[in-house]
Amino acid sequence: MAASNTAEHAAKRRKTRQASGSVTIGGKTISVEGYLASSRPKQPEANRPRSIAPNSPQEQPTNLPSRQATKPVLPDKKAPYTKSRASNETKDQALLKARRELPIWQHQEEIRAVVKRLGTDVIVIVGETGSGKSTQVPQFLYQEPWCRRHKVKLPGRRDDIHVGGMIAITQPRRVAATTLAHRVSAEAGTPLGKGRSDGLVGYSVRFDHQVPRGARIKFLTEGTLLQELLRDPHLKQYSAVVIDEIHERSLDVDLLAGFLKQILFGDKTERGGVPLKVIIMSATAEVGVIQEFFGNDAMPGKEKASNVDLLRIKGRQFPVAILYEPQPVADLQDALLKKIFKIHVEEPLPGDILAFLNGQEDIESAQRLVEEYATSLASNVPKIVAVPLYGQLSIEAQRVAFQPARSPLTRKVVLATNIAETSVTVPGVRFVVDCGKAKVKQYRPRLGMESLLAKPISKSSAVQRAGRAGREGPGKCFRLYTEDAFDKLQDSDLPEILRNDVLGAVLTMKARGIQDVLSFPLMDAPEPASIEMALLHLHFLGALEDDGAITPAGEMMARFPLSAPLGAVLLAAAGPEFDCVLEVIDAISCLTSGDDIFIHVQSEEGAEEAEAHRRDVQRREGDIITYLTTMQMYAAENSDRIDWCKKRKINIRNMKQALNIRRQLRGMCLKEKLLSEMPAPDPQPFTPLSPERAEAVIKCFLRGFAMRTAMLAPDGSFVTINGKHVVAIHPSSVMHGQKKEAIMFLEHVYTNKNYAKKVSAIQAAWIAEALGRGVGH
DNA sequence: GAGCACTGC
Repeated sequence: MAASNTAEHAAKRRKTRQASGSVTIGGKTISVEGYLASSRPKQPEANRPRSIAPNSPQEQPTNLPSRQATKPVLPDKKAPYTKSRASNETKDQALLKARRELPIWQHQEEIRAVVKRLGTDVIVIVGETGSGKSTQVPQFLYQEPWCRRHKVKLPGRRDDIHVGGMIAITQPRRVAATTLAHRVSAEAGTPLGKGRSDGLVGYSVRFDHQVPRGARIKFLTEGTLLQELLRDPHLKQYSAVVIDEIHERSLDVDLLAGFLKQILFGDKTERGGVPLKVIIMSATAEVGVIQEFFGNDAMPGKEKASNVDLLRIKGRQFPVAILYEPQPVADLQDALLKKIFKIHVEEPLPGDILAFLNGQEDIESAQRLVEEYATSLASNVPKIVAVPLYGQLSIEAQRVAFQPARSPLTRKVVLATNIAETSVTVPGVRFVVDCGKAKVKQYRPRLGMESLLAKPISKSSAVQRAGRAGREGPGKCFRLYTEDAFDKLQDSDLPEILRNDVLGAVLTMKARGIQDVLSFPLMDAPEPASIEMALLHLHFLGALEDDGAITPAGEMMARFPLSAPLGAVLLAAAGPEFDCVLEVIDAISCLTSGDDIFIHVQSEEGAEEAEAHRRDVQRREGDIITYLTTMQMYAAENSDRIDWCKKRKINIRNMKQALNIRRQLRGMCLKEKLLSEMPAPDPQPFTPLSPERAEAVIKCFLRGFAMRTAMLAPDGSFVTINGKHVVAIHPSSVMHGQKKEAIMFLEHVYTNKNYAKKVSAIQAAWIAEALGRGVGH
C-alpha cells in the first residue's frame, strides 16, 4: 500500500513538473525537458545505447585494463602495500606481473641504452598518465654500471671522496614523493617500514626523511633537492637526477633545471670527472621549450649543440569524447547547472560527474542549487548528490568527495577547484564539466602586489581536465565554451616563475654561488626589471652587500624554509635589541601553515559563534599578535586540542602543520645559534604577551615588511607608503573596520579590491625607523 | 564592511 502510494505521489509530481518542463531553483528557471517525463529504467544498464552528440568523436571500444594509477591518489597515511610473510612470494610475482604490463616496460632496454650514452645531453621521456614512468624508470637504471659509487681523488685533497651511486627523482608534492617511494620500495623487494635500516629505496621530504642504508633510489620534493644543492652544489651523491612532472613548471623545477644544466656543462672536477645523467619526464607533449633549453644553445659560451633524446610512451587512458557548446554561454553558473542536470538525465549510471569551477564561492552556490534540484526529483529516478572539493576544506570533508555516493542509484557530482586537476584523483568519474576558467595568482612587480583573478585556462589544462573522465572507462567531457574558444586558448599555462615574485628565486641563486643572476640559464626568464627589483629588495633585507655579493645573513636566510622577508624578521628577532625569537617563531609558524588557520565560516550564526569563541586569542595589536597568541594557547592546551580548535573554528590540519614548522624552526635556530638553548617542552602555562613584547615582535616584522605599510588618510582610507595606493583591510583580518594611525600588512592582494591581509597596527614613527636600517645594517 | 587556485623548503 505504501509503495503504491509513493508511486502515485511520484507520478503526480512528475506530471506537474512535466507540464512546465522546467524547475525553478534559486530564482532561476532551468529547463529539464525530457527528464522528469522520461520513463527511465530503474536499473540503468551499462550497455544502454547512448546518443552521441554530432560533434563528438565516436567512442571506441577498448581492451585496456581498467585501473592504473601511478600517481598517488589522495593523501593516505598507509603505504600502498602491506607486508604479509605467508604470501610474500606470490605478492612479489604479482608485483612483477603488474610491472610487466605497464606500457613503459617495453621501452626498458631503449631507456637503458640511451641513458648509458648520455653525456652533456639529456633524455626527455613523455609518458602519458598511467605509463608507469615514475615508478619504473629509476628501477630500470639503478643497477647500471654507470650508477655505481665511484671512489675518486680530488686535486689538492688528501682523502678520497665518493661520487654517485644514487638516483634522485623529484616530485612537485610531498604525498607524491612518499607514496611513490613506498610503492617502488615494495616492487624492489625492500619495502619501507619501521625497523628496517636497509633498503634500496628511500625518500626525503620536509618533516619526513626515510633513506635506508644502501638506498640507490631516492624520491624527493623539488624543494628538498634545492636545499641539498645548497650543501652540495655538485650533487655528488647522485649518478643521475630524474626530474618528474616537469610540465607543471613549478618555480622550483625551473630553478632545478637551471642548476642541472650548469652541472652538465660546468666543470666536473668537483665530481671527480664523474658525469651526472639527467632524465626529464613530462606528462604532456609540449616539450619544445625543454628540448631547446637542454639543447645547449641557451648556455652562454657553448657552441656545440647537444642531443636531446625524446621518447614518447603511450599511457593508459580510456578515450574521452569532447563536447563543446555550440554558442558562447552568457551565464557560466547557469550553463554548468543545466549541463549537470542534462548529464544526470541522459547518461547511464554508474558514472559520477566532476565539475571544474572557479573557486569556493561558485562551488558553494552551485552546491546549493544542485541540492535544490535534487529535492525536486521524482522518487523513482536516480538521485543526485553534490559534494564540494577544494583545498581549504577539512580532510574529512574532502574525503567525502573520494567516497562513492552512500545510497545506491545515486549519482555523485563533485564540484571542484583546480585541486582535482593535478593534486588529487577522484575515483568513479566518467563525466567532466569544464567551465574553462581558473583563478590565477599573478605578481605585479611594479606595484609590489599580487592579483588573484579568474582567467581562461590553457589548452593543456583543458586536456588535463578532460582526462579525468577517462581514468576508469570511456568518458565524456563537456566544455562550457565553443570549439573556437578552445582553439584560441593559450597552449600552456604561464610557468610559475613568470607569475611569482622572484625574490626567493634570486636569493636561492645567490646562495648557491650564482654571481650574475641575469645570465642564469632558465627555460623562461623573468623580466630583467623584476630581477633587479628583487636584488634591491634583498639588499634592503640585508641579504646582499652593496656589490651584490651574498652576506652571511643572506646565506642564513636561504637556509631557512621561509620567504626572504620572514627570514629577515627571524634574524632581527635574534638581535639583542628585540630578543624575541621564540615569539616570532610562534607567529611565523601560524602565518605560514597553509592558507589560514582560522576557518572562514559561511553562515552568520556560525561566524558569530566562532567570533565569540575566538575572543580569547584575538588581540587588538593585529593579526600577527593574534596568531602568536593562538599558538601559545594551543601549545598550552593540555586536555583536548582538537576540541579547542573546533570551538574556535580553527583548521586542525593547519594547526598541526604550524606545530611542525615551529619544531623545525626552533631546531634550526638552535643550530644557527639564533637560540642559545632549546625551550622547555609543551605544554607550558599560558601567559598573555605584554604590550611591550608585542611591540618588539611587530617591530621585528617591520624589518622585513617596512615597504608593506600604509598610513591612514583624512578620508579614512589607508594609503601605502610604497606607491601611494589605496588599500582596504581584508575582512579576514582582526583589524578589519578599524582605523589606526598606520598599518603593516604581510600580504597585498587584488581581487575585487586592493586588499591588505595579515595586518598589524603600527605607529608612523616605526616605519621611518625600520626603513632607516635594514637587518644587516 | 565583506571573501581566497595549488604547491614547497
